[in-house]
Amino acid sequence: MGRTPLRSDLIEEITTRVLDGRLAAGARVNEVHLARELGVSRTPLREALIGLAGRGLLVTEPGRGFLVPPFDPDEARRLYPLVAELEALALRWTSPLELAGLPDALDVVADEMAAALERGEDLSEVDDRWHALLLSRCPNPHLLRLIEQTKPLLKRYESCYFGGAGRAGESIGEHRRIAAALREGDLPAASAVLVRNWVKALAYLGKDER
Amino acid sequence: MGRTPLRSDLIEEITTRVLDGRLAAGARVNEVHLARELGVSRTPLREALIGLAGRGLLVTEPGRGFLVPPFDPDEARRLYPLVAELEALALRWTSPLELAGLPDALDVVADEMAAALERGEDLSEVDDRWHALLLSRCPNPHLLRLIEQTKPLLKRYESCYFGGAGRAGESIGEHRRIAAALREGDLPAASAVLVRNWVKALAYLGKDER
DNA sequence: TACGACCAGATTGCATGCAATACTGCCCGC
DNA sequence: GCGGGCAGTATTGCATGCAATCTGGTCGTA
Repeated sequence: MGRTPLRSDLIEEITTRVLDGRLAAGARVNEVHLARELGVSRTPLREALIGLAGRGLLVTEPGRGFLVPPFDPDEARRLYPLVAELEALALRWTSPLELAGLPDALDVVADEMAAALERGEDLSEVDDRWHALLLSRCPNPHLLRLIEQTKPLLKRYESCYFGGAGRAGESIGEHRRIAAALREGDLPAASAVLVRNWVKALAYLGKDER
Repeated sequence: MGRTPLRSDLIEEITTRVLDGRLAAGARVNEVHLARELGVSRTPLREALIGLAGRGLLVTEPGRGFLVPPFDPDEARRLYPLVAELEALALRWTSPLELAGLPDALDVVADEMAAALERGEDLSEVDDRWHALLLSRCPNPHLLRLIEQTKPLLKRYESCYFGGAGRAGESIGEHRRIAAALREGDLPAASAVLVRNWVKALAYLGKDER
């Protein structure tokens, strides 16, 4: 028996496939084909699909299996503010003492983002690391779980997010301002910039929809 | 084939068993026994368990199956403010126009609560209805999903909540004040009372823990 | 041509089978 | 008396089997 349940790996793999479009929005998931492709049986695959359906990354139609939810501009408009508020809440619930230790590390990651932007690489992964670090000291595991569950939904829409290099640079600047605000102990300012960071991302999203 | 997947019914049934303690906190879930008891095979049962684990109502230990998480005072202290903030957020995102139509209906349910209290009945179900009605106009389905997922976690701790009749009466009063604030269009006041309602519940919870 | 019944293949949902791991109780050495 | 190891059982995790439903395509009829 593998040390980790097979379904965990499958959830990860399927998530990336939904995010990069290999499992296209609106398409139905064929359990037999996907299981064969992934080299597992249908049972752990179905378990993974059910887990993903619980997080909203898939939807289930009784008798018809699983479906990648179609894109919906309305949904994006609701997801970005939601993640924004949840992250802001996590920030509010992190002790100032813990927050004080973060800005330097955050800026290091922000530097990586700038470097990646320079090289024309994908910023999404580094951006994720930055946000994960920002929230890493929040003592409320349930809130963190909700955030982790919600972000993938949003990432489906994010493909075009960092498309505009202008927005990317702007976003990095916002990240630095958040770190600066934390350094001064100005939590409300940090929180405000954080929320705006997400909301602006949404604004850019609207420009070139799939 | 049943019109609804078997796992949906199982999720419901198992949830109630966790909440009423028939599946005790800290106890492991035996799939064979539970499947036999519920009259289903292990497959849909496992699917239900996985769904519940995704919501945090169960936890999975690789190689050892599922476990009802033990009670943890810290967890309760974090869940109540979380639900409070989430509900307040849902309220903030509901259009004032929609909110204006709610207070009368809310007070009707509050009357039912008072009546139930009079008769010494369990208020939990009516309380749930009141909150569900309050949030029913929120246009963000994902936020509502997060709330629905989180509340059962909290309810495990709630068993002693309405134990004190004094607190119950107080809570009903708070509900009426929220409706009144909505009637006057004073959303901040409604939100504040709502949060305090949850936080006070937590305070009472601490008094007589299991 | 439009429309609906019907039939064959595909697909899901659930049941069962099986091997690897985890647990239990016992024995043995210390 | 106590802790470590061992055998047998219990239990999980995954694979496979099977029947009901869904799909979509064809044919017949108006």
